[in-house]
Amino acid sequence: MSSRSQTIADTLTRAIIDHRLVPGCKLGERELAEIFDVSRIVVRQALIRLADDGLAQIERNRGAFVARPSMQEALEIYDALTLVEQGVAAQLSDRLGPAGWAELRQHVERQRQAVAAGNDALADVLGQEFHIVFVRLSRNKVMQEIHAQLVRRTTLLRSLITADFDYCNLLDDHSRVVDLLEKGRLKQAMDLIDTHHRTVVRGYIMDREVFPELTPAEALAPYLDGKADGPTTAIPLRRPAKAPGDGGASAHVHVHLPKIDRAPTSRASTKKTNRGSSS
Amino acid sequence: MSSRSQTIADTLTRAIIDHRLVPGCKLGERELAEIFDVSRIVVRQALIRLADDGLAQIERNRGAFVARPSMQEALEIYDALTLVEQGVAAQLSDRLGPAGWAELRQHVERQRQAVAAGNDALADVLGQEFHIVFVRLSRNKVMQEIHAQLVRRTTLLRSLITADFDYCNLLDDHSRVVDLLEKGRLKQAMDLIDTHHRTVVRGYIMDREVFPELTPAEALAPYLDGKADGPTTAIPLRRPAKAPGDGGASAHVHVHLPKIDRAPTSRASTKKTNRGSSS
DNA sequence: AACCATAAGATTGGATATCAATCAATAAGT
DNA sequence: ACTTATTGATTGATATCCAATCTTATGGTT
Repeated sequence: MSSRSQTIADTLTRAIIDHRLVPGCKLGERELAEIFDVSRIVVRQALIRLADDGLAQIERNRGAFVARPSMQEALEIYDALTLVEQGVAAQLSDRLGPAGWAELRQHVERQRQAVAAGNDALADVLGQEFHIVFVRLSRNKVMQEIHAQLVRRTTLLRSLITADFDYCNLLDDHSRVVDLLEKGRLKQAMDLIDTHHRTVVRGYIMDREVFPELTPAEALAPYLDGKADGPTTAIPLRRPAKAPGDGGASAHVHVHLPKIDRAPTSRASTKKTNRGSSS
Repeated sequence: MSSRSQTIADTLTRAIIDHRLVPGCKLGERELAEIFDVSRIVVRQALIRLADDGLAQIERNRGAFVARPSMQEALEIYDALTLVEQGVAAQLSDRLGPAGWAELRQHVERQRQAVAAGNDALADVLGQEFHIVFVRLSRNKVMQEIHAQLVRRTTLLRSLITADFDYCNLLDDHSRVVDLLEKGRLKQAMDLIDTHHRTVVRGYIMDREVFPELTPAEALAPYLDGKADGPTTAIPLRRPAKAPGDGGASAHVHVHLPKIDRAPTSRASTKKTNRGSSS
């Protein structure tokens, strides 16, 4: 069993990529220490791990917050992700055996079935997983870890932005990438990977504000009771339908925001489907 | 000023990539706490950062050690490094302006002068730096950090292996890569990057044992006195000339070694020049 | 002498209490 | 209304203490 701070870091990571902890959310040491029933020191170590992973931001004497990547950083993350996946694609087109291609096709098929069944949540998860499986086939653990970190950061981004693209066009990209690669059309596959990510990031509209709907205690509760398995209640992507002044349980939640001259209703409208991540 | 644990992590990182702390070296909490004159907790936080970076390995209830990557991991690190630099090369061949090419050429020229002057140490440093500069021109901070971490890990590898290649063939690689890229011959440039790293890693012969020549206290002393600037006394790559039983100041240094059935003189002989890293 | 089991010592992982420095927010004064 | 001072809260860090675990030394057994 690994150290407790690692466990806590994993739980926080999970909560962040599940969009239960949103960017800007304060991660107070004392608060988390109470939630996890550990000392502040263990929490601090966990927060250091999160910060190293790019998911949290620690400001001296101010504390830790869920990271709020800038649009620039978002572009860089997707750029790096594209670079890595293109490189892996080039490797796989040379080295991957039939079993590997079969695994990829099987995965695509599972996602297709989920889409057909209207199970958007499962399709989302499978869509995420495809990229992980893809890189795992490179059999390079170092690369896998780098890639997984990038994927986590893109997932974080998704709770910071307003999805604004027609995601239907992206559904078949995975399948097409596999097809192209297996046929040896590496260049086209790499272009498709690039387009895939560009389409996603172009549709992003960074919101200046994110309204937390859960306190850390509420957000983390599902992960705490005994079994470490995640909750089935992932928070779907959505924007608050009403103005900030909505009362309710989250009225006392504090979000760390830089001083912005904020227009009263500056948020962009969500034009199209907001569900469904980039896959 | 950033936190003290970050400062200590930076210092330890520096000591490791300077080969003053060698793989397997025990990083005792109490010992480091005394050296840096901080509490054990700060040291622990620094060690967590190092472990996240792949430079240290923390074993539960056993403590932290400078990482001893396996040959497999070494191959993976170089594989990932190749992938990243090839990707960056592809980006630069499209996007880099004249100023960028000039910067690269200027850097190559500086290294050439250092070689001509017989300043192997400086040439080594510049050779390392070339890769950093190369990736910095991508203007992607996320990618830079990923790449810098990989470079640190290759530097760590170099204190674990016996260089066994004719490094003269590698001296012009940087220049040739710049030439090829500027001329738009991307494919050849990428192949050269691949060959460059393959040549390096193929020459590696993992030693089963590394004999520390410095205690942590001795290794870290130069970094401590006031100025944070590194020492000018980088430890050059070399193998002990004699059998393990050489007495001296380091007789009491403990190195973490897995239980190996070790042949008395199982080390490979260093055939050619041992100085000069992979650049 | 070799071998196994136990006991002692040392080290890590963690908890708690405490203190100084800094930030945020309030209260007071002009 | 605006600026300043005080107060409170939080973080960064230390010291001390304790339990769990690993390593080593010890001692008995064959």
